[in-house]
Amino acid sequence: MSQDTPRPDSRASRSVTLQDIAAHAGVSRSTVSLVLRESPLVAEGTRRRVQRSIKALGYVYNRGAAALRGQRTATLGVVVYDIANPFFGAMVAGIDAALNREGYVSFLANSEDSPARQQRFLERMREHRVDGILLCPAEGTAPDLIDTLTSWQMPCVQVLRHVGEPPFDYAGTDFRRGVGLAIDHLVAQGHERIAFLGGHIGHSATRERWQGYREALARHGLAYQRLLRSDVTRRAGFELIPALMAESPAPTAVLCHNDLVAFGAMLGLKRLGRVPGRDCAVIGTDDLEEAALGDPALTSIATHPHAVGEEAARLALRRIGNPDGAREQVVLSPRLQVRDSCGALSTPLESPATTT
Amino acid sequence: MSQDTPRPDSRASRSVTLQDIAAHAGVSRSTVSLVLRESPLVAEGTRRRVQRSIKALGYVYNRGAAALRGQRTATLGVVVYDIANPFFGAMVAGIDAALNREGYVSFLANSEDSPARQQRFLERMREHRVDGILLCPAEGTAPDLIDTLTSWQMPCVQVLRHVGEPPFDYAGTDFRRGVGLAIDHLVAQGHERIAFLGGHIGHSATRERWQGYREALARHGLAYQRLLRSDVTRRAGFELIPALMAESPAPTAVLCHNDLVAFGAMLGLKRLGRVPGRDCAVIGTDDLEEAALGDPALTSIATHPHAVGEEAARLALRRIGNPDGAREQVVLSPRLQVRDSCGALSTPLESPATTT
DNA sequence: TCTACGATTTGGATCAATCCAAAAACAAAA
DNA sequence: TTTTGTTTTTGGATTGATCCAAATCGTAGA
Repeated sequence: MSQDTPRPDSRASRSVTLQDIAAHAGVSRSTVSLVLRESPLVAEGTRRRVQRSIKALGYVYNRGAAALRGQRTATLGVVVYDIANPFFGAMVAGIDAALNREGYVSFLANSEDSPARQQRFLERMREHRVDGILLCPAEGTAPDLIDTLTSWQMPCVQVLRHVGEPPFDYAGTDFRRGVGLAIDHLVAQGHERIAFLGGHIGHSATRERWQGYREALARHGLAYQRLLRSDVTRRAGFELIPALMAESPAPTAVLCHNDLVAFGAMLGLKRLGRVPGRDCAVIGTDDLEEAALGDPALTSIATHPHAVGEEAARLALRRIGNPDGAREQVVLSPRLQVRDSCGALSTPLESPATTT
Repeated sequence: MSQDTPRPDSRASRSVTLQDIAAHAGVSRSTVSLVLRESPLVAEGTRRRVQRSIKALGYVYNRGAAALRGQRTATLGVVVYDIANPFFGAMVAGIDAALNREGYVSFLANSEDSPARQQRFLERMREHRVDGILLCPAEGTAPDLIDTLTSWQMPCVQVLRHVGEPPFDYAGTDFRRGVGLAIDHLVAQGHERIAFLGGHIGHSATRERWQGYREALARHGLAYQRLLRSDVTRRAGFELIPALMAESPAPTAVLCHNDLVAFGAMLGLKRLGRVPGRDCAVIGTDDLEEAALGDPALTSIATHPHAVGEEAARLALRRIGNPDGAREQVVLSPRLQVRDSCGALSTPLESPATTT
């Protein structure tokens, strides 16, 4: 038994382990482990010797095994509801950038706004023992989902939308304020009839926008109020316009749930023979890269997806490091990016948005 | 020692393990394991009993531990070079859809077209013991990267671009054919001077487009050839146009590396006071959702990102199941989506693209 | 009743790391 | 030289599942 080291060299390509490194460097398994984790305990000479052995044997760290004994997997779950939306592309890039600095990797899943799919993904990520989750809750998510995650002892940061009762961790944009900025601007231009297009009451991000809309109207003492709920797609924006413009009185400006709706609305106006920005002002939300294009260039409430992603990821890392710390809400301030579609600028064509 | 079961109940919330289920159901660890893996070996009655215990104790499968002993992690690495590009959003959604069916989860990383970042990500994914990798190689990737991955015994499917020598696994679009289709169409419209805008020679996807361009010109016996290399951004398209249109003779049509370049080119034409689709035809590549918008709507070579993603993921799963099987190339056929920017249609405005 | 055989079930070894209490090595003070 | 006190290093236990050869259970056939 102990007569000979049980070398299973018959097996093809057994992977190099800590044990092998230890033997090669003439130290113990534990010491090698300490070197790998950059512990200050090991003496400088030993460290160098071990590192040479690691290189020499072509060792590959096994994070799975480490995670089994330790408590970190250096892994984060990200669940969004529409990865094909350019907004989320930018946001995921931001998440990726923040995680990367800390050596974390992210699992990405796309719920397609289905709570059932979302639930499956969350369970799967739990099985993978992710250290935490970034969740953009699907529309119709049960409010107690956050309690469930808490009972799982799973750190969770909600992003852009939130469900359940505070306190919870959240990163997003101040939609209410953003809508306020846009309306202030329109009012300053002389608009008095401003409609709001798009959104379902199913989640917080819509409620916040609507609240901002009503508050701003009240603040300016405007009587006209027109709020049309709908999907938040180009098509929805396109299809809402004809009926809306046929009303009497018709609005002179439309504020849209996001840029996609705004693009659709501009298309709808053109179809009616009206010029967006002259005959009717249009403002979107998100300030996607393509907002600067189009004819006219779209004025939009910039919600900074990349920054939101970064903040969310950073918050998640903080929470993982300190699970019982006070919950945080990171709410970024939006900025109104004025272009031509609200009739404020005279420049007929501007250069494309500056690239990142 | 063996006098009493070593219950470490002093520790707060030790997680439920196979052992606990086994005790609760009155069977062995092994049997529970078989139930979890849906083995046909276990008797129906036993299976039900065990499943009840699993529910009762709130057991969570530990995939990390399973991966350590077994050989699958049910995990795939995905490395793209620009997740903020809407094309990749759609592609990632396709990957996600295909993986999800098989219970796989994906790690996503964004190389930002940097080979160094890409290398770090690949190493990290290797440490996480992903079962395979989907790689959209960064520009400037060393051709021997694929050999390295092979020496790691890491199944790898290249997507959209490829480096190294065949045979390799690859999923993408037939860019050469796509460009051919577009030129056929333009020639049928009477165009004789067709320029190609954008791309760097750094990767296969550009070479294939250029090859398609030259071949198609030759096929139609056209003498005019103008190929401008550049970044593949809106800005690049925008900035190339003035000089190009000032040439004598100027092209009557421009074919663009992707839709972003095409959007920029259209903007550039407008800046010069020309109407895209009337004064100069513009065709893009990818057929992003926003191609249907804009003024005029953009004619584009549809490269079906969602389908490419799905095919790539499926191929990866096949390769994981059969590492030594013959390498495969899945090359989808593009389709020319004719709209207004090439001057072929009379419809001034069309409905937005049908939603998915 | 005994044997054989297929259908189930099982315990011990294993995967590759970390944790932790204790040992060893070394230096400085008594 | 012994004692004390730091640094470093170590081996055994542990993590939670799978693998595999062997044991057990039923039951049909001799």
